[in-house]
Amino acid sequence: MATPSPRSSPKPSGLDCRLAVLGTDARLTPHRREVFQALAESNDHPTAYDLFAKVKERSPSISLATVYNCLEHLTTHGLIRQVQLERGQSRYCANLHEHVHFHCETCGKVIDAHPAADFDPAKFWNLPAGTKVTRMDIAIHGTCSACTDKS
Amino acid sequence: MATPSPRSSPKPSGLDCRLAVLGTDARLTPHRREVFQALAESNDHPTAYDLFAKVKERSPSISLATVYNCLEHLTTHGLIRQVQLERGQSRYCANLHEHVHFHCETCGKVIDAHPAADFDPAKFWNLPAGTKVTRMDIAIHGTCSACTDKS
DNA sequence: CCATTCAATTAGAATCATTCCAATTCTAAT
DNA sequence: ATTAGAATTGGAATGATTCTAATTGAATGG
Repeated sequence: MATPSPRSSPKPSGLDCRLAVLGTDARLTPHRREVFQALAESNDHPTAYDLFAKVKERSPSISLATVYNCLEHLTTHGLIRQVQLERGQSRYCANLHEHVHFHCETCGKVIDAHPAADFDPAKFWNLPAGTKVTRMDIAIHGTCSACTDKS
Repeated sequence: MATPSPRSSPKPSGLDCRLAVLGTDARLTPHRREVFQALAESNDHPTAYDLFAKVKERSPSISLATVYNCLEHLTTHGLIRQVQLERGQSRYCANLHEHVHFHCETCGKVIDAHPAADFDPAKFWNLPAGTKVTRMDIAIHGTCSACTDKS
């Protein structure tokens, strides 16, 4: 459905801008809003548990299961990205601009790196004809400059 | 150590070519050899459990823990790659040529795609100065041509 | 304004993949 | 043969995520 849901979220606010722009039918309930906000405020790439801890400060009653539900909802509605940098915990990212993740294997830090203006990834890989690309996950592993300096 | 280990594997065979070429000090014990061979023979991207099932046919006594140990050993010695396409199970890949993984979200199939000859990924992303890159994981998600045709 | 309905939320159990651990086995050199 | 060290084992433990069933809450129709 492209029409707005009959049951809209309680209080439209600044965060709904993204909703409106994207034209999704995602409903931003208070919890979803808080999870989204917590993610948007972090420039590291938090795990579900990190976000749980952060949201809990404001809403002590929230459960980890709800955080997972919210993240799932936000991800499938394209409001956030889920990133899988290594085995184990997934990480989340509110930066929807096309970017890649640099992961420092020494300190664990994750840095967003943006592609040069003329970057057109599709033309560099010889995908079979008829293949449709919906998204790309590009993870670059190495050592960040701070860790390189230390060693 | 660059010198060969004092304790070499029992029977040098064709598989050791890779070892020799790569100049690693990995020891290919029978189990490690079998796990490697099972992986090298598959063109899908098997999980640890897939490989466990396959190796079990020849060596019924092998345990899943050993398969994990072998995969860990082979990965850290650069003989195979571990790929993380989505949440959950890791997949493994014996193709060491520079390539990206195309993952069909409909049928789950994973296809290796090789970059065009002039592809130089490093220059497309503006990584901070001093950053050292050791490896890149590039996963492209979408729909393969077979699944596109069906719909 | 109250009842109904449906989704959101919850806690805790269950599952799944992976890792850890302690005991055993194997290999190669002494 | 004996020893030392690594490989292997099974099973327990862990950690992340998902499932389930019950509860809550909001908006709509009566």
